[in-house]
Amino acid sequence: MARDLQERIKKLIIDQRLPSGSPLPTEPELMERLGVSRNSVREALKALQAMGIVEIRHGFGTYVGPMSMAPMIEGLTFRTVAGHYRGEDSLLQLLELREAVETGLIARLAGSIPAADLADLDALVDRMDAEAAGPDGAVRAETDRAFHAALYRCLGNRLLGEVLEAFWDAFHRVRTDLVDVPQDPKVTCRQHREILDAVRSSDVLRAERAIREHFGNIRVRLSAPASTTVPHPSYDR
Amino acid sequence: MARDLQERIKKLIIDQRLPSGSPLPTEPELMERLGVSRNSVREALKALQAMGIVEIRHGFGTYVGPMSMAPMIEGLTFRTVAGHYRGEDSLLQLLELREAVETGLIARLAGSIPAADLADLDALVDRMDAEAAGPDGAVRAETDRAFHAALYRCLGNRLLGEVLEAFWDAFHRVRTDLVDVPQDPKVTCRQHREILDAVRSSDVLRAERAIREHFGNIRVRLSAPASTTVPHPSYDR
DNA sequence: AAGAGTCAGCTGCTCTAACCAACTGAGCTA
DNA sequence: TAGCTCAGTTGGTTAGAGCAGCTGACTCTT
Repeated sequence: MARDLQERIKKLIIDQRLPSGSPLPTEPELMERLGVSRNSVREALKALQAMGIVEIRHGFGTYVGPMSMAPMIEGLTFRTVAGHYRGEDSLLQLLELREAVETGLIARLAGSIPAADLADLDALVDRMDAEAAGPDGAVRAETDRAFHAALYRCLGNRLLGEVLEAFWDAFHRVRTDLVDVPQDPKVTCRQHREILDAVRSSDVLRAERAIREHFGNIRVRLSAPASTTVPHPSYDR
Repeated sequence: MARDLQERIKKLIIDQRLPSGSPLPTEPELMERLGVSRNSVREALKALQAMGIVEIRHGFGTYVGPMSMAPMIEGLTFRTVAGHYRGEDSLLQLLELREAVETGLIARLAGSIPAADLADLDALVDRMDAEAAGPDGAVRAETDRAFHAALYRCLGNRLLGEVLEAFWDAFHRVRTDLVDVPQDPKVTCRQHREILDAVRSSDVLRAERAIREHFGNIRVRLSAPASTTVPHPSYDR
């Protein structure tokens, strides 16, 4: 029945064509309209919130959610962390997934990427260089994220961008928490530059090779020090 | 605080290294251990259930979930349906996502796929032929799904398989419910056969082309009859 | 008259207490 | 021994009360 309740609320959103951000009926209203107690309404809304379908703001109201992939990040992160602790190569599997998607996309990109995006990517690689040469001696994670996001922006596929972002996010969170991956910032910079140059010169094969090399690099750094797993960092996220 | 509760339960699972299927404390136990009311415990569990982290069985107990991508299917399906109704090309975006992943994977497959899997794939394409020539004159969806699943099985990446399955599932559900896509079963069979043969002969480029052609075919059938959108099939799933 | 502070009213959040429904397993009956 | 019954456990649902965050109108001060 609780399952059914969620479906009825979803149906409400679909049938009324409510866009993201639209206000949903209040809890008392839903109680009456659906003929269930307040508690059941709340449990259904909580589940929908966990799926990103609904957004609840205390003292304000309930709204149609942004339909983002954020809940997927949560689930994926947890799954990867749990698998990692059980000795599975879940982090590597996540990396392979990212590699598959980006490899499959880069071909469509080479040659058709707008000049404006190329300029943004140039600026990002420059920033990477600066950060690598800076006081920390490492490329900031956010810069790497921005590069990969900017790369596929021109495809005009919102879902694609969000899924890639979700994968990146889950991967990064787990890597940061659990594994001490040695980084060579210069190599990182060089590889991103190579990807960018390949895409700029419309060289599909070179672009694919560059992407594979980039991920292959991460993969090696990931598998090699299998013993650097943090034993018990008291997972809290 | 509700957010915090979920995290504490997740932490419980992680810290105790509980594998999928392990029993979790009962609701009264969680009440006591976490110092909150039963209601709050239940709402947190509901949310975790929606994320696939926890599995609740009435009259039996609560267990660590299978960590499958099932909740992602729900979310993705809803998101795609909602987007479709709002006039977005969400179904096309989903298809592009599938195409990107499979295109990126096929290269790693060509040449390294075991003979046993090739045999399975042969049998599946044969079944497609039989179904196309059968009374329905159409390839069963389940057969198509099985083909794509069997294709990537040998990569030994559980996450990959599940994500692909999730994408396939969401796509198929939305397509079935919302859009009347004309099918030519013979073309479908031929394209799957081509993919299989290309992979068998270790011809990477041919395999990539075959995959792209397969998806390109679906894409065309999807974009062309933009007017066949079912106006209001009273979404219920 | 204009601004800031206050309060009433919405909203969602949490708790308590009770009963319903599904499942298990021990004990009883045939 | 085989099957049934019933008590105990677990999650599912309802009800009612009070708490907490936000909004907007009202009032008091300047």
